[in-house]
Amino acid sequence: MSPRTEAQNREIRQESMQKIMDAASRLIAQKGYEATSIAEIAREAGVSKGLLYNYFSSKQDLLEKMVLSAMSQADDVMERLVADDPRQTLENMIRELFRQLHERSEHIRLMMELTFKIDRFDFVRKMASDRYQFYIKFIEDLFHKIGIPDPANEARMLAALCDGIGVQYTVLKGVYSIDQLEEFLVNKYCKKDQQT
Amino acid sequence: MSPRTEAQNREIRQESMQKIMDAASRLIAQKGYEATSIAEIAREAGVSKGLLYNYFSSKQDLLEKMVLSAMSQADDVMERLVADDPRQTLENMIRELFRQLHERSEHIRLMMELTFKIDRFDFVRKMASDRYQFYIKFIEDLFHKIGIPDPANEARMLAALCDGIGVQYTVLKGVYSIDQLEEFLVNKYCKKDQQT
Amino acid sequence: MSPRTEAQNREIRQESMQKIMDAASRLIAQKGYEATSIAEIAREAGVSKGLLYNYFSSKQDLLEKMVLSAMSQADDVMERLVADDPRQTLENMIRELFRQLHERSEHIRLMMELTFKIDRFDFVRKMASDRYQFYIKFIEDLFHKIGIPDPANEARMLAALCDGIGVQYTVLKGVYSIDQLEEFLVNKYCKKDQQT
Amino acid sequence: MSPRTEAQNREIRQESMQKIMDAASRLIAQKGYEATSIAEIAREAGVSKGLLYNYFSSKQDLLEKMVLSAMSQADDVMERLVADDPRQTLENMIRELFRQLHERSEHIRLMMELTFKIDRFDFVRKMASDRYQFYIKFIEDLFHKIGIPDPANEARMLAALCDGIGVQYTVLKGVYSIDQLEEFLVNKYCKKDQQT
DNA sequence: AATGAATGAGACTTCATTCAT
DNA sequence: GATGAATGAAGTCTCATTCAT
Repeated sequence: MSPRTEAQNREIRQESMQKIMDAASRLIAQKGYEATSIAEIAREAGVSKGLLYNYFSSKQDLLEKMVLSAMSQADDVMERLVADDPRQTLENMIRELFRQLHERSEHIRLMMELTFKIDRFDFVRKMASDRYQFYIKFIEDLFHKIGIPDPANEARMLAALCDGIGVQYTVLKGVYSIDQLEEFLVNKYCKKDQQT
Repeated sequence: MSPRTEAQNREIRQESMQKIMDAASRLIAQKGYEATSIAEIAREAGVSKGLLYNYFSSKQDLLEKMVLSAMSQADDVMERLVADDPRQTLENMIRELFRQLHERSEHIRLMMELTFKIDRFDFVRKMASDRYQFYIKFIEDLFHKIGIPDPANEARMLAALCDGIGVQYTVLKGVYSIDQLEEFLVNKYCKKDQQT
Repeated sequence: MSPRTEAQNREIRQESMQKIMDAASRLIAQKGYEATSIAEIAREAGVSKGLLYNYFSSKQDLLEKMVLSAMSQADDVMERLVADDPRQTLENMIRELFRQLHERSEHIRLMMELTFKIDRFDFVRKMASDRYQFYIKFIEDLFHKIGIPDPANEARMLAALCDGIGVQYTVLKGVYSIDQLEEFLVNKYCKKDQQT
Repeated sequence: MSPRTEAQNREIRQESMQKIMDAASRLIAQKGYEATSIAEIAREAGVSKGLLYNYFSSKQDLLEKMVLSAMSQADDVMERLVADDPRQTLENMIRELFRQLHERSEHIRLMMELTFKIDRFDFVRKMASDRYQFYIKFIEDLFHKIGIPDPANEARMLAALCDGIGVQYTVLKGVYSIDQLEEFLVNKYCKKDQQT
């Protein structure tokens, strides 16, 4: 066999890492971080435990890299939501939240799981804190542009509201009709003639 | 010497159980359920592991009894908040939420931790689901009496908002000024001349 | 209250000890020595753990006293079986074995359980060994009187046979018809015109 | 370096499992199932506790696999004992029993130990019951061919006898001369001019 | 005589991690 | 790059035993 080229190796690495992170996402979202074992993740990913440790130096390192990756993906999504009209941006954001609740509820579940590891893993603390502040600031700007009074508090409220909907959807799944809420929010926050 | 009376024993047991549950609350709120070991709880409570198992048949049973106890306490608090004027009731509830965030943030932390054990422990699922629905209905009634339009969705929003504030306070603790938010909410929801 | 007399105390002690030993017999026969806890025995006997330790210095001590008591009872039974005619004595012994299998199979079960503790408890080893030899010798004498050739080996065979029937009855309980075997043995060993 | 081949791994696993089962056999035969700890078995086998759990999912599973293996070995031995002449088959069986008592008394001890776990472990109940009935039937056939009257009861007697000799050998080890008994039994059951 | 709260050693089991191949 | 056998620390839980009352 001829040795693999550098590029081939890189690609193989990328693929394996992604497989592992996807498997970990699924399992951790379902069962929680502690209840998910490395052995299980490796099995679900279809690789050996040894290989997993080639890519991730520890279980925590895997978690860190997963969070980074998830954040980066979230940023990509965010960028696409920004429109010229701040009201439209807001609507896009709200509709995206509900889309994710519908289509990737497990992903939301994972983020919640992680949020509450905040006191155990410093990297989560820093990252989550930064992002929360960033998003709140971002919404505040939108509100400011729209001309809503007290945009700072309104922004914190909307951010909290989104989180809370995530929590309640997770808890009440099945009894919690999201669709009405989506229209309600869009009407409330994004229509010209409405005032919060 | 004669053995202890039944009443004496009951008191001793009560005390020990409470010591254990308090210790468990502190630790689980701080580090999470899985990361808190029985040995640690016993040490923090100042009792032996064996005694813990005299009162709680398993780690999960301890959690269950803690939840039951917390729920019962929460019910007691709730009852005291109800006033003749629905606006006043709402204000009491909101102020109580913030008081707890201030004074018993660890307790909030614990409830959050538990909420996300929902897929692991059936007893949490049932209990949490029932309570969520009860509180949402309760708020809906208040809104209805006050005459707010679309009280159903407004209630779900307020409930989510409260949860979300809990989450964000937990995450942003220290950077998150609660006091402004409290007045903001009271003004928004409980003053006669305000409309959501 | 007037203090109890010495005699009353002795009687109370006797009674309590017997209750405990009976409870222990039932449970150990059912579940085995290791699987039966002191707490269970005390509960079944209707006394406290503390009292149990007043009478028996340890779990092993309880077992020892139970064995002693069982042996003593067995001796009493044996005495009543001896008849003038050695053939009749043999028949009595065989019929007694089957009566016990029928009516006190749990007792047989307990003895089996104990027999196999022989390598862990020295007192069992010594006692069991002595008794086995005594009974074998006793049967040998009977065979000798009856005039059966090679009574030594025949006695060892009959003794083994009785043990084996106990084992098989325990194992095959429900599929193992004892009654035919009883007549078969009586015919074989105790009738004048029969020869082993 | 390339990973081990599947065949290499299989062999490594086989070896480790065998080491563990052998160690467990020795210890359980000596001290009993409950009194033998997993830690001890691992130490005796020269492996870690963890490895033991790679191969056996629990202490009971280890016992089950040991029983299965022992049964399978016993079957192999049985097959070799069958001869054309039923008397010869009987003699082979009896001589094999005594050979095992001499050379593998620990193995007999283990089987006894297991037999009395019958009420604790369902798999033992089924397996033991089936085998007992099979062997009794097998002996009955031999007796029938030889022309012994009442072969059914005689078979049950011989089977019980074998068990009983096992028990007594275990109990009286050292004081129990087996050799005479062997010749005695062979003479009694397998010689043409003898009648039971 | 009698109770049962309390202890702590030790049992079984899980799992992140290492390393020879 | 890839495997999985092997380890051992740590976790949950049980239970014989002690002792203040």
